[in-house]
Amino acid sequence: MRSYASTLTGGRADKGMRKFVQLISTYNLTFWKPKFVLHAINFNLEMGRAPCCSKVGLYRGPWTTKEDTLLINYIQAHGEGHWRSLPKKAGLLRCGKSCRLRWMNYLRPDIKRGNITPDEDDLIIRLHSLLGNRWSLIAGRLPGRTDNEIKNYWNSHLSKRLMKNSTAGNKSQCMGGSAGKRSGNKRKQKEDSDGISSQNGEAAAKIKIYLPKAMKDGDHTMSGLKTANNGGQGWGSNNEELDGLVCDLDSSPPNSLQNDIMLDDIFEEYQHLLKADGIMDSFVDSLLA
DNA sequence: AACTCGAGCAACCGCACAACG
DNA sequence: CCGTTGTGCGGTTGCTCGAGT
Repeated sequence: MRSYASTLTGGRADKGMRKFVQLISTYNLTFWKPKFVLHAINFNLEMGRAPCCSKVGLYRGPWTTKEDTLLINYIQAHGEGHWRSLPKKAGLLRCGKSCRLRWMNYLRPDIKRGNITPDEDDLIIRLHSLLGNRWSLIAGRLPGRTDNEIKNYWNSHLSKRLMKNSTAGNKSQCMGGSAGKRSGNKRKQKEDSDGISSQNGEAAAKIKIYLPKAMKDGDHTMSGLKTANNGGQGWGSNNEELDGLVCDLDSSPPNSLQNDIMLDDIFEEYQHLLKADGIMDSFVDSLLA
């Protein structure tokens, strides 16, 4: 379903590739021989439906430091919202959705980058056992964490680990799907078949903590963002105006005792709610209220 | 050194719903 | 009430990189 530009680049093209794809798109250079280009173009034409961000000339893929700066500056000056018109006003060649995603997941000053702590890990597992794949709700209970981050963490770490545990013996019933208020919609409730079980915190006993990867391409923000929380090197030398944000992030080490206590408190609060109501739906409703 | 493979994760997609006129 | 627009969300994709062979 992706546009051919996205298909080509996988959404992570470097600047050169992006430019190249743009040219192909703009000038309809279907005579271009490389097989993957023709395949991609055919793919796009056959799909019929234009993607939401199909405007020719809009960038896709990784954000550059320059784009990040533009976005941050604009939001700091005008605030969030009006994502559709924001790119144009901010001077970005991105679709509004892309801007929103970038801001929500990476540029917001309150984002906490870095490893998921064992306590967060444990809380995610417990909340997921209650809420299912409702990542935004789970993220809302983990200060500084985004739904995307938690979703990725779950898919790449926790689900496998829990699956391993459950196949080892105690495969308890899945509670995830039942909690979803959107259970009637078209979205696949994949957790229903995932065998996700309500494991206790023991699953988190042996946790492999991953350091954020440093991206090779210095032009991309990732390197700066990721190292910001690790080595405290900020946004990179060409991005001094962003240092303030990074300082805020650095000032709250994810492993602090205070943070651990807060996470425990959050979960305790949920348990109380659960006991009070006795019904899972009531609990979920209380979160939604 | 070259190659393969899998993990990790940023970013995109489409759908659902809310807000608005 | 209805159509349009904007926003939020969960699922999915595919690139990058490191480990293994």
